[in-house]
Amino acid sequence: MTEDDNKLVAERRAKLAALRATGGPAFPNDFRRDALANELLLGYGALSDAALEASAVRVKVAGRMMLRRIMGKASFAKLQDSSGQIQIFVQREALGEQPYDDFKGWDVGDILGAEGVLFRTKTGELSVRVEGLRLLVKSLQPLPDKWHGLADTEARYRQRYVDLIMNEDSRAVFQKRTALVRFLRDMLDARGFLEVETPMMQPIPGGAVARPFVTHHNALGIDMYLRIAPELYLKRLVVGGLERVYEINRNFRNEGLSTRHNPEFTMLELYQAYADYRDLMDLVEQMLRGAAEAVLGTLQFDSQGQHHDLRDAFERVTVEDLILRCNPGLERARLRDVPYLRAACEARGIPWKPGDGAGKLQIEIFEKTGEHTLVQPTFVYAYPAEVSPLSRANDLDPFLTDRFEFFVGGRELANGFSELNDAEDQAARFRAQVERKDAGDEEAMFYDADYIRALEYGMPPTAGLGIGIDRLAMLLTGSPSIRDVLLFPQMRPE
RNA sequence: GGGCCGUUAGCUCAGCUGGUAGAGCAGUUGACUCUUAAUCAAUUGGUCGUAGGUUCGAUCCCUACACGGCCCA
Repeated sequence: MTEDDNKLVAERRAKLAALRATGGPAFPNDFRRDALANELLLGYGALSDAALEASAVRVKVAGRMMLRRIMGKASFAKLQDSSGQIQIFVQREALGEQPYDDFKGWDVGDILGAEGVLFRTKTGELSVRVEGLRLLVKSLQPLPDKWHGLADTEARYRQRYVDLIMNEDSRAVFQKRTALVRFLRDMLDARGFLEVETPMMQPIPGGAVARPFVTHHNALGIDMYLRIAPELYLKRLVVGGLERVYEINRNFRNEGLSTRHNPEFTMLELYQAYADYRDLMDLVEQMLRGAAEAVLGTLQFDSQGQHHDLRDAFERVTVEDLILRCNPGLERARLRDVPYLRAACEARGIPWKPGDGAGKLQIEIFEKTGEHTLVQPTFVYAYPAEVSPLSRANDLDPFLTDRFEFFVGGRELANGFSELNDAEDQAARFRAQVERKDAGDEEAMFYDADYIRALEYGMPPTAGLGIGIDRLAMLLTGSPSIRDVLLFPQMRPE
């Protein structure tokens, strides 16, 4: 017994000690169930009492005891398994005096195996009339309040196992998340995409603008980086002739925590040869509709107090048009004029840095004044080249790239573009990033010589897309925080 | 990084102007063979986040820190 045991735990330890003293296995693993709670409710819940009586269905169920009501020589209890809960009816007459007394000493939270016949109680609830009952696992820790459950957010994140036991809503969120990922895989597989796995540990982190985590490889004697994106590896595969590839996996970014950011998060990245960013906008639109249909069974839903109807076509608007829409005082003709944009930033309390060009300043203004207004699904496209070092420049307007970001509920959900496959242009943009890095920008990119070499072999015209799976799961489950859709969100150590 | 709010029994929460802490559930004991947050009776359980300070006296006021939440950057 440890010193931090409270009285409740001590009592349960004493019960376990008594159980061990009887000589049998305290944690038996020879009980085999043959039914799940929800299967029984669905399969027999609608049968009439007479039909149920006549068929005398024998079942073995197992699960955690979530409720217990003892009324002298008979008791009711609720067993919870992965499918749901079913009531059992325990009678001393049917079980025998000693086993019934044993049962009365068990606790809510213990895991039981029960065998008996299905019947319906006087109040109409399908239940198991127990003929045999075993304690399979003695639980030592008391569960939270049976009615209020576990409400404390910190405890829900730190002890997710308790949250999952107590909160059906929480279980549903993670089931939906899994349904979402399964849908995305099915959809892409059906379109001829190949799912691949590329390095998580990279000697040169690339594919995004972010600070990486650094670790060290002892045998090689080099620092390595946890990837901030798989992008450059996936595009190497396109060079290699894998013309449609995707990866759904973790990225790591050494940044702060918030309701929208976790240091490790899940991204879907995909690349499709002989396609451009417009094709991918179409793909995202179909993907979001399909995901809502697969996860929620509808295209109309509420999330975070906002109603979404995905039947409507998603709006498409350029960065500059959106800036003008949200800042009526600005003039289109001067939107690429650095002094003008600096003044516009200052008038809005937006900080800027001396090295920022017109493209970067535009994006600062867009993020502060426009992003939060994008509640309904919206594609914002024509991003400045300055902030898009991996995107293909626009053929008509070299200030811009063929790139979009996708927003719902005021949050960025996806980022896609026609890929830059001109090796010499890419090398020049890497050099520009290195200059920023040398000037002290820790988020600027490294020069990846092997990636340039790969492009020199020739990458087919390609479009690529990244979707934040966590944020998409937040949207579809109505979760206000990324922590609600991560089983084990990052927390400061206790 | 900044601002605001929170931290009291295993859980959910009260606690007035500073006078050494309460409820419900859970637990324990007893009653009860159809309950639905079962009911009834009795009862155990607290370093009031941590460390200082003010005070005759601090859960309460002040300071710092820790952890969490929300908003901002």
